[in-house]
Amino acid sequence: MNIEMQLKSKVIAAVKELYGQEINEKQAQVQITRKDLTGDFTIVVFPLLKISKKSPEETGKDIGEFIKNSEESVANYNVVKGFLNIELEADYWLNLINEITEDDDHGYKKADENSPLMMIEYSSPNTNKPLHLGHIRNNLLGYSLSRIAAANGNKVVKTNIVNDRGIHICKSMLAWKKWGEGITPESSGKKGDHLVGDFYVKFDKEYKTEIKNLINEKISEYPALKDVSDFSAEFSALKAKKKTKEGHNDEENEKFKACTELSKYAENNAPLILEAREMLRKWEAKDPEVYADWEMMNQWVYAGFDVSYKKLGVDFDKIYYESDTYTVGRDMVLEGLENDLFYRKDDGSVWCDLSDKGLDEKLLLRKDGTSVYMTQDMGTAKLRFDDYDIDKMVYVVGNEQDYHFQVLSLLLDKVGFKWGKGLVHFSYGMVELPEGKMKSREGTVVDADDLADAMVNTAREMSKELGKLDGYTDEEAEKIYKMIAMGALKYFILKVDPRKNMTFNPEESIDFNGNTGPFIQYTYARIQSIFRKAAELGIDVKEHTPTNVDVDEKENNLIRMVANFPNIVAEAGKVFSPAIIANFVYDLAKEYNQFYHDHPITFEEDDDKKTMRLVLSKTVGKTIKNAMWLLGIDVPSKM
RNA sequence: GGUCCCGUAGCUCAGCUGGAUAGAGCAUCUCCCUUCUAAGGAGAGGGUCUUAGGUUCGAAUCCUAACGGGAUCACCA
Repeated sequence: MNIEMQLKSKVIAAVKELYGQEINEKQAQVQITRKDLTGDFTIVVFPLLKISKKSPEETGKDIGEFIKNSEESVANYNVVKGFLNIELEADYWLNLINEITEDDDHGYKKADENSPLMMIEYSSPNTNKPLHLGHIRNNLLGYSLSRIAAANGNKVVKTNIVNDRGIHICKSMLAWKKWGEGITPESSGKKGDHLVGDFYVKFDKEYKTEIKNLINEKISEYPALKDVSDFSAEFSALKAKKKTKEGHNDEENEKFKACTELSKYAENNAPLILEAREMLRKWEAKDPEVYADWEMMNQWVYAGFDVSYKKLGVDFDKIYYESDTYTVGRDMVLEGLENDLFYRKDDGSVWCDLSDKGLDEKLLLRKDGTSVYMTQDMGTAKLRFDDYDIDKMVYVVGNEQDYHFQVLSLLLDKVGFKWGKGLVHFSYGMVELPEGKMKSREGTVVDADDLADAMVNTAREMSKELGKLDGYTDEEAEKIYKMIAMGALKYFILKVDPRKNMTFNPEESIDFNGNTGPFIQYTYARIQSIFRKAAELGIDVKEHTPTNVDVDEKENNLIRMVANFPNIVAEAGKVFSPAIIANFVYDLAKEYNQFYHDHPITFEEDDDKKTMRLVLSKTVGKTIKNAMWLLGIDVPSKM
């Protein structure tokens, strides 16, 4: 039982003893005392006034006195404005530091064979385009969450589902076939995922042209649109007007309906999309030629992804491919159809009615029998639960898919999987550019590789300018540049509350000063430097600190923060938030730098004090390292 | 239109299981390297916490409504 819990139970005991009433844990509020006030923990007495029928001051004194007399580690107390501040014995914190210094895994709980197994899915790329900044957020969150989960005593399996089939893949393939002239990553010198992505963009461009032509061809068949000269302008104007308070009048409504219909017709009947659909059918029928092209192009993409993943420092324990799982999903749907869970429409498509849950009908198989996204996810889920004894399944997927996962959970439950309801959709916000959303098809994305490379270049320039790594070999220095660059990028992404959308301005480069990854890495390197200096001076660095030294406010703050780290890890695990770790480790580094600025360490003349500061520095360094590990960020011993 | 998310300093974000004077960084303006790493430290200016009600001893935090922004409701994934 930690000290906080002990104090809480003392408050409950005190109220019972003094005022003869039972209170619950919620009424016994114990919080960490504000930094600028005297004390270690604060008890809020306001909720207790009705029971005590005394003033806040008197109530605080009553309870303070009781706790002081009954709890050994409490030295004193004070009451300020109805807040009871508890002061612990001077050596309490130093004893705690001596415990922490022995534990290299400070803050981590270990898993054993009885620990729950948590599977975390993240990344989930499509093999028709390279990774962009949105994927970076996904990957970094997923990787960090898996470490946080592990540090909270879970067995963790990191998994990736590669969306390697579907109409979007066929689009890239078709464009490559038509316009690629046999180009390959080798012949072009281009990374495979980027090459394939280029053809995805090319497809979209040509497809849009076809849609436009088709609309012009057919527009005369729609009487409501006979006066319309510029279809797309008219359609967007109507869409915009629909959103206004005013809305559409009857004529506009007619027009809007016609526009929607015509636009849908063109999208579904453009020759390119028909060809792509045909290709998908052939692929599902394992047509040898289509299949061979598909395998070849996917290999290009995988080779590209491997490079990107390595750059980001993420990895997986088990990778699933949709080309393996979609048939499983289809079988599940067909089985559900036999059991009357789903139904078939006249055109042959298969649906599930979720209107009793307040949702719509959901398509599960197209009229041509091919699978959709939902079908695949059902199959993937089944395979995973067959493969592993999963206690908790977590999907790291953007919040634009909230609806999808709501449906998936209901569907899995419906087909009889007891874990269906327990799925966790870790829904994170989008990364937006100042001008709005990123769109792969339109090429308005921040490419993952480009961004990572730019970061390394900046780190290299900065380091060279500062001359910090003089004397290192190029190879060693390069390793540190990468570490710093990735530290900056990862911290930048992870410090933001994952649920919220975040803005990234490509014009303003990611900072290396202030509230950043390199600031924290720097603090760690600085601590290591102290120990190099200590060795140089021949100081015998002891394992433990004497517990009878005076500790000033800064030192005390640091100790309390380090001691609080396990609570932070638990909290981050509970709410799935690397941001909590990130903000904690920043505060810790900042506090340490302030301490460092005006406290001599190796030069301290009082030996006991010197030892205390060295031991304290060591535990701070260890805590920084452990916290950064949870974010997937490495820390250098020199920078 | 239905459902969901968001609105805190010029900008990017913390703080939100109600608690003491709302915090950082960036940007702007000062100051500090003949003691351990200046990617650091100290200071100044900058806020009706979108608005209006409500609950409460106490509201940035909880509730309701409005306003503003975003997502989603596809035979795309």
